[in-house]
Amino acid sequence: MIMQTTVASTRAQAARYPAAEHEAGFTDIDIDLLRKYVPVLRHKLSAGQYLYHAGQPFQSLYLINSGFLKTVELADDGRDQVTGFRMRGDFLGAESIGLKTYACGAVSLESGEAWELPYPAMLTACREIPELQARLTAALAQEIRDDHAWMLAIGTLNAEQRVATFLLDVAKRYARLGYSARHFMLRMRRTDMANFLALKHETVSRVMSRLDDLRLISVERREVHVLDDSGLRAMAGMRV
Amino acid sequence: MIMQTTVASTRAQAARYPAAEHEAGFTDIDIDLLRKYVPVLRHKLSAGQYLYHAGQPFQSLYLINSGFLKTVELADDGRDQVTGFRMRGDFLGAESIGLKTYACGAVSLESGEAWELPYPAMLTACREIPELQARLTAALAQEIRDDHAWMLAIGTLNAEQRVATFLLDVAKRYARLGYSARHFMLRMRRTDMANFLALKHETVSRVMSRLDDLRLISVERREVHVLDDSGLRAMAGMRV
DNA sequence: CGGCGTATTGAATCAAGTCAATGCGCGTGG
DNA sequence: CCACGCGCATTGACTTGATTCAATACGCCG
Repeated sequence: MIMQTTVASTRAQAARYPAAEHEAGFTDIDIDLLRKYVPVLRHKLSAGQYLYHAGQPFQSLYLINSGFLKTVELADDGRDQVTGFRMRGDFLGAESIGLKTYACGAVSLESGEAWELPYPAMLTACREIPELQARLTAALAQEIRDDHAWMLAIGTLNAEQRVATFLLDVAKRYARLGYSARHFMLRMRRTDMANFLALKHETVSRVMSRLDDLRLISVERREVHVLDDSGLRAMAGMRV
Repeated sequence: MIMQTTVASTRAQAARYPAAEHEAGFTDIDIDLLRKYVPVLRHKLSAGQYLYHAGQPFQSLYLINSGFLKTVELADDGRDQVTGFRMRGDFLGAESIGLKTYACGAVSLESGEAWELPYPAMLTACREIPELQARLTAALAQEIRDDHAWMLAIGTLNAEQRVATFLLDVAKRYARLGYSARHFMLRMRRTDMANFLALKHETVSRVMSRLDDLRLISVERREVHVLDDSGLRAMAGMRV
């Protein structure tokens, strides 16, 4: 099955996929070195489970070892916004650094495993491992850039272009982890995609069907085949 | 005149407005201490001038001493997105940490002054001033949270609510600098507001007129009086 | 096998966009 | 000093892409 990972193969996989130079994550940090300073706590996650809730005391960052999560911003009147999706090698919780409580929630969309990195210990480790501090800062900056890229997409693209852009982004991220960029399983519901893209789920559904009609992709519920990559890029408004 | 500052009064003003605890900026860092490690270069800015362009080599962070700027994300096909507005005490360029070139552009919307902080020197300073590293990290995290808050607004609010939310945010930020939250001058064109809020300038204009009709504010081009703060909050969809 | 959560599709509606005209202010130069 | 011109803002009329409401279908899990 696509994207499936096992706990046993975990270390090997993490080593196999160094992050790209310009988008350095945590995966290219020596985990064994990190362990000397930070007690790494493993957490099994199941679908629908919260890794942390908005409002809960901020204590740790989390490194996703396997699985797939969404981060959700919550307004006091109940409005909510999916602010991103995270997969293996991504880390979570950094947006809440400097606060007493988490600013958003992180929900697992399938079973997986997250490694908890207590923040006070991380601070100590950052002093001992200069590279770690740089990685953490760079990862925060990258998150800002990702957010800005989506603000650009949502502010300037129509529904079809947003969905096309989203699919290409998902494909790219899967490819980075060594999976196929041409055939993958979406891990989230239409509602989650729609919320993230500032659309309604019916619109996403319709657009997906239309991309299918145009033979740019083939869709069967959550299973996606990219049939015409450059066509999809053209629709997304990208320069080839 | 509202918001006007002079170079001479600069230091005193910066000292007068410590950032709120949960949104620590750079203003509460001892600038004189920082100067021991970082050569702070002053830059005068005039309206329309770029502090830095997207694509230009990344070398420095900037601390806004006076004036008002917008940050603009630029797509390769010409689409652009205003990702935020910055004023005194805010800093700029941090989103490009880890890159060879700036990821976005920063444009001054009025005359002002920015202090350039060369990044390599900042890294050194961070090692010598533990507090500085924490501030920088916290400020990056804060920027992520701000972006998420706007993603929430744009994803869940209609045009009227977005504009109301924007005006309240501007008012709050002016108030934090010691200016009136009830009477202020918008520094940006309708087009910039609209772009930031993922609307068209005609829509923003219409909404402003409507808020005026409803006696929530009075608008005269860029001059805004908040007449009914709680009414405006209600319109923004906030809990009182 | 049944039922619930999720996805698809259609038809009607509407909020915001588009196109276009007019108005206002400010800065420049006669 | 005033007239002119240009950039910005406002407003109206019309269009449209996305939403809303509603019905139906699919598929997984218990």
